[in-house]
Parts: sequence; structure tokens; C-alpha cells
Amino acid sequence: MFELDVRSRKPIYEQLVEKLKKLIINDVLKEDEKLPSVRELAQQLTINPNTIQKAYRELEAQGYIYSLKGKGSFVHPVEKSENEEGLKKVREELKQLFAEAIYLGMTTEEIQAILREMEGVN
Amino acid sequence: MFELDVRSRKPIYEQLVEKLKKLIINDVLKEDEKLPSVRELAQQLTINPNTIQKAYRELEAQGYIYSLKGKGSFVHPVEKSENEEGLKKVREELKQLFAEAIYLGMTTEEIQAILREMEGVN
Amino acid sequence: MFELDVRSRKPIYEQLVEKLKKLIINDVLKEDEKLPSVRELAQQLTINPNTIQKAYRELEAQGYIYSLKGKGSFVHPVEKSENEEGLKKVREELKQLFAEAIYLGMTTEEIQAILREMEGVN
Amino acid sequence: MFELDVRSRKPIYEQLVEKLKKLIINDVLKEDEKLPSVRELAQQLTINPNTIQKAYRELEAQGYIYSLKGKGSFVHPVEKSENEEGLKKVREELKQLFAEAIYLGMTTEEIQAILREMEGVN
DNA sequence: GTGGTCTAGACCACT
DNA sequence: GTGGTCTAGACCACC
Repeated sequence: MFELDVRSRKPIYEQLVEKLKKLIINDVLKEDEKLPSVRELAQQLTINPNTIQKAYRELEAQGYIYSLKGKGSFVHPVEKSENEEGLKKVREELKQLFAEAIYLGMTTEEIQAILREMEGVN
Repeated sequence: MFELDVRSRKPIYEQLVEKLKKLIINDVLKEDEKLPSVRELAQQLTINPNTIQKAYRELEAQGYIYSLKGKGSFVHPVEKSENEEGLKKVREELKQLFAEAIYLGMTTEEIQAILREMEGVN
Repeated sequence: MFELDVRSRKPIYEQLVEKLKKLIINDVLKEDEKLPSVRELAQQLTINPNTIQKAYRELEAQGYIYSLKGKGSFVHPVEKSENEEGLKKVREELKQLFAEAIYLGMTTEEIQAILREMEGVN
Repeated sequence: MFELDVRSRKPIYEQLVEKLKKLIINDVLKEDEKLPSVRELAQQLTINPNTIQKAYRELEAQGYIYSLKGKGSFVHPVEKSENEEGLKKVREELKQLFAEAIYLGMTTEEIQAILREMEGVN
């Protein structure tokens, strides 16, 4: 399910956060769907449960999942109004990435083409 | 010249890398222009020279600058052919970031607006 | 009657305690009025009866309700003399919360505005 | 310096977060002042360093402190614009607490008196 | 020396 | 059985 690079300088829990975020964003994990339990995932990835939990906690703090004691962790339904902080961050990242793309020689047309592709998918 | 956020959880050398990248991308630092020397910059920013050197090393590894022993560091001219790898990576990142922006509730119009802003700047 | 947020990280029984407290405080549940029975409420909210009972026990401990074996639970009439302890606690909490609000940049005017809103309601 | 109740059902790290928040809010710990190091505080309180770190991490997430690898943790200067989320939470808590105070028999005059006291202090 | 990550293993609270 | 907390102890990255 996942490919984690244990040797990477990027912490394992951060890698996990990113991977899971992707799955949620790309709708592989649907709203209110249950994530694998901490222990289960820990066993699958042969990683310490605490590390998994740290990732889940981070995802909860960022508003992507919610956790219920005794029940499990679930994908948090999107409520656009709430994530003002996340939006701000994404806007910054867009600016930065656009600058880099243009620097590397991409035209605005190419960038818009990629954007249009996305529209079709979702 | 720079504004480094000592409070950021991001290591200072990474901030330096980003800032210098921006300057290169936005053509403030032109092709083959000499960057300030490690010592000079260290003094200006009241930061340990080792930190500066680490940033320069990182920029060299990413292909943004080149260093000549005893002469200094210089902005690497862009060569389209070389950057096919970089372009591929950026395209992937664009896709992912677009997906995230849309997930958080941004419209394609908003995204395009940000892109148009960039055009004006460059 | 209630809106419980199953997604909240707050235990359900705590949410129940707060909601019921509010109803009592806002005089929706009058003095000596009978609360719904544990079973009844459990069925209404499709929640485990044990959870309801835990909430009722907590409310009793805090002096908001009293329970009569075989009869049910009832709203405890306020008796000023009894609540000197509660008042002292609330005064402390007010001080602390005011300090926090001011620290975060709220003006005393804003705080008073919120207080005035409350007056209208009750 | 602190009084922690290890037996409390409230987690130790949360107690720590609250205590430290109070110290910051009440200006006992000033802007950019260094907090005790994780290990130091752990030893003082005879608590595991991981627990202290968890508290510090939470405080960082809430914007009250910032941590620098290799340097220490410091009080984050207040920037009113940033804590919109925190303000929202405080407003809710104010409403709730006002309702409770009024229920217990406090008059709005008494509440305002407490607020005025605070003004003088800060 | 500082914060940050990770593991191993224990115990608790909730359902 | 689930997430949450805590401890003990190791190692890494940064300065």
C-alpha cells in the first residue's frame, strides 16, 4: 500500500502524513471512511505504532482525519470554510511552484493545460 | 537583502536555499553572476559560515549554481535540455498541488488568477 | 433535541454533560423538571445507555441534577448558598479567560459586546 | 515552579500546556524568552522528556512558542492577525462561561468589574 | 547541548 | 480492539 523510505532524512511520520493526505485528496479514501488502525498499519509497515499515531495526530491537527477512542480514525469531510490556514499555505506554494515552473521554461499555457486536465478528473 | 525567520522551524540553511532560488528564478541574480562569498554573506546575516556553505552546496546539487575553487559561486545558466528531469518533477508537483487546492475549495479561476499575477511580475 | 458531534475528539459523554448543562443554564430545563430517562435518551440518540448514565452521574456530581432511585433524574434548583464554591471557580476562570482574550488581541469592548448578547438571550 | 497532578485524568502534557500558556499570557514569560530545555524541565519535574516535548510541540502548533533545533524553545511574540482560530475558540468559551456565571447568580455588573480589574493589570 | 525522531513495551479510557 | 498516554533509552541533526 505504501512505500516508505526509512533511510530518508524526511521523518517517517511526515512521509506517512503526505502519503495519506494524497490518498484523501485524490479521493482514494472517501469521506468518513475508516483508516487502518494504528496497530494494523504499524504491523503492515513494520513500524512502531507510536510513529503511526504521530502521523495520525498530525493529520487530525491539519483537519484531514478525525479519531475516535475505541472506534478508529476516519477521513474528515471537507468543510471549505474551516481550512483558511491551509488555503493560505497552498496559495504560497502555488506562487512558489509557478515561479519555478516558469523558470524551467514552462509556458503559462502548459500550466493551464495541466490544470484543465485536473478539472476533468474531479 | 534577505529576511530570515529565525523563529521558523525550517532550518536556516533551507530558508537560504529557497530565498536564493527565488532570486535566481526571478532573475534578480542573472546567469553567471557571482554570488556573495560565504564569509561576506555570513557576516551580513550574522550567521555561521558553515550554514551558508551548506546552503551553497545544496544549491549546487540542485543545479542552480556552480562553484569554482578559489573564485566563488555563480548562477548556473539554464539549459533546457538538462532540465527535462526537473520539468517532470515540477509537472508532478503541479498536479498534486492543484488537486490539494481544489480539495480545499479553491476554484480554477482563483488558481488562474494567481498564475496571471506571476506573469506580470516576470 | 441534541446535536452530538461524533467526530469531535471530546468523549460523547462530555458533550452530553455540556449540552445538558446549557439547557439547564438557559432555563430550557426548569427546576425540578424530569430529564428524559437513560433508556429513552439512549434510544433517541442511538447511543449506548452506559454513555448516558455516565453523563448523568457527572451532572449529579457537579450539582446540576439529582437522581431518585426508580423515579428518574431531575434538575437541581439553584441555591445561592450552596454555590459559593462554584462561583469562586467561575470567577477564576473568567479572570484567566479574559487574560487570554486580551492576549490574543481582543478589546474589552468586544468582550463586553459578547456579554451584552448573552443578556438579551436570558 | 509547577504543580502537576500525575494522578489526574487530564494528561500530564495537557496540564503542562495549560500552565505554560498561563505563564505566557500573564507575561511571566516574556516575548522571545527561553523556556527551560526539554531535558532540564523533565529532570525538574521527574517526568519523561518525551512528555515535555509533546507539550512543547502542542504549544508550538498553537502558536505560543517556537523551537529551534540546537538552540532551545522560546516564547512566540504575539501577532494578532495570526490567531484567528484561537480567537474563535475563545469567543465560544466566553459565551459558555458567561452563561454559567449568570446561571450561578452573578450579575453582568460583577462580570464587568472583573474585566475592568484585568485592564488595570495589563 | 539542544530539539526531533524512533523503538519497545506498558497501561488506561472508551465502545 | 480502538486510540491515547507515558516511560526508558537510543540515535540523529543543528549550532
